[in-house]
Amino acid sequence: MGPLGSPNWHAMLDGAERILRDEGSAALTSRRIAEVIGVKQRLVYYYFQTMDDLIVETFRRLSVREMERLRAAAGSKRPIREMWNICIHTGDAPLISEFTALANRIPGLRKEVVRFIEESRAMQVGALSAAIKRKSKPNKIPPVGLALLATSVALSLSREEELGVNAGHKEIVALIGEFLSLMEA
Amino acid sequence: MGPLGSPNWHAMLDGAERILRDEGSAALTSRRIAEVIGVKQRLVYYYFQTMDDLIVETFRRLSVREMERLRAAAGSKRPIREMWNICIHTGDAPLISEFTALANRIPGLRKEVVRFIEESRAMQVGALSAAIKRKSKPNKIPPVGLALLATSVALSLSREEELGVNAGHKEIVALIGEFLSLMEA
DNA sequence: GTCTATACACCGATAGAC
DNA sequence: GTCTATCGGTGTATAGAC
Repeated sequence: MGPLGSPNWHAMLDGAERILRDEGSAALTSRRIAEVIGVKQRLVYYYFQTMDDLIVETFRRLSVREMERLRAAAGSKRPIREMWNICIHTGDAPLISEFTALANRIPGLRKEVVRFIEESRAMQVGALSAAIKRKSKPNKIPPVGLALLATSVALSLSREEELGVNAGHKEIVALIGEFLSLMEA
Repeated sequence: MGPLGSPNWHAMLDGAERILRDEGSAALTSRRIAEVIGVKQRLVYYYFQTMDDLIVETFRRLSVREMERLRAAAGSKRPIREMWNICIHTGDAPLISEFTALANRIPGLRKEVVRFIEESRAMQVGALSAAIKRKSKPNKIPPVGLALLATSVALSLSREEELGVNAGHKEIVALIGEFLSLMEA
């Protein structure tokens, strides 16, 4: 087994990510990855025991990076606005769609996805709670509800924008903008 | 080419739907469909020119049914509540995830998905506008924004429930419940 | 309409040389 | 660590008999 974190290891995950985003899970094969990064197919199985392992590792690396971005946002001057920007600009919608579909079929991936949702939501709740506490008027919707709401909306906005649908988008973006200004005031 | 709407035609779409929901798009092959409905593989290509055609047709049939349910809800006694119930109980989350991912790879499917989103949103906007007009106090969020919000949240609730995540769910369900009561009062 | 049979490509995974 | 070579299986799609 090849070493975790080595250049080839990263190159393979880079390739997997790119293929998944640009061509979909049906094209994510060991042969295609090898072709994309310029090695032979056999080498993929030197670094990963199965294709499922490789997929899980691809998501894990991505989710670690995403959590780091969220953590940085939490420590910034305007935590909620920064977090919203991350949510709305997070990776491509097609890539997320692929992982979402695959999570229902690959148990290891499912576990990682669940963990990411729970951890990122907890971090958002922390930031929202702190922001609300600073305000005089208490909020009607509890922080955990706001976090779920924001995540849901951000996901739909990205996915629909990718498809070319935009009914209601500017209305919701304006609403979020108002809320953010209110929280920062 | 076999006749559209014939028993075999429907059986094949039934099989495709079931395979997509239970086993994922990777398992959705002409051989598997034939096996599931008890015919020979060759027959699938008598009814559908390509597998992509079959997938598009599967979604189309599903979306037509969904639009009929929405139309029925629109003409019911409590249109918005009925529509919300449809949104929240609409098909399985895994099935929707599969179509969402496939829509980025199959142009014909993408077109159908876009059409469905736009038509269903328009119908929800109609119901919401009518309900708001009956109220004395005007709403802060415009109908099209509410429709997008509801669809986004319903999708996330279904998907996360399927995964076993429920942080913030009861808070949001309570919020929607309040809104519905307010609109019906 | 439904079938048998098959062409041809690609898949995951492994054996074993260097 | 990286390679060549290969096994057994499965995929889409088509030819053509009945």
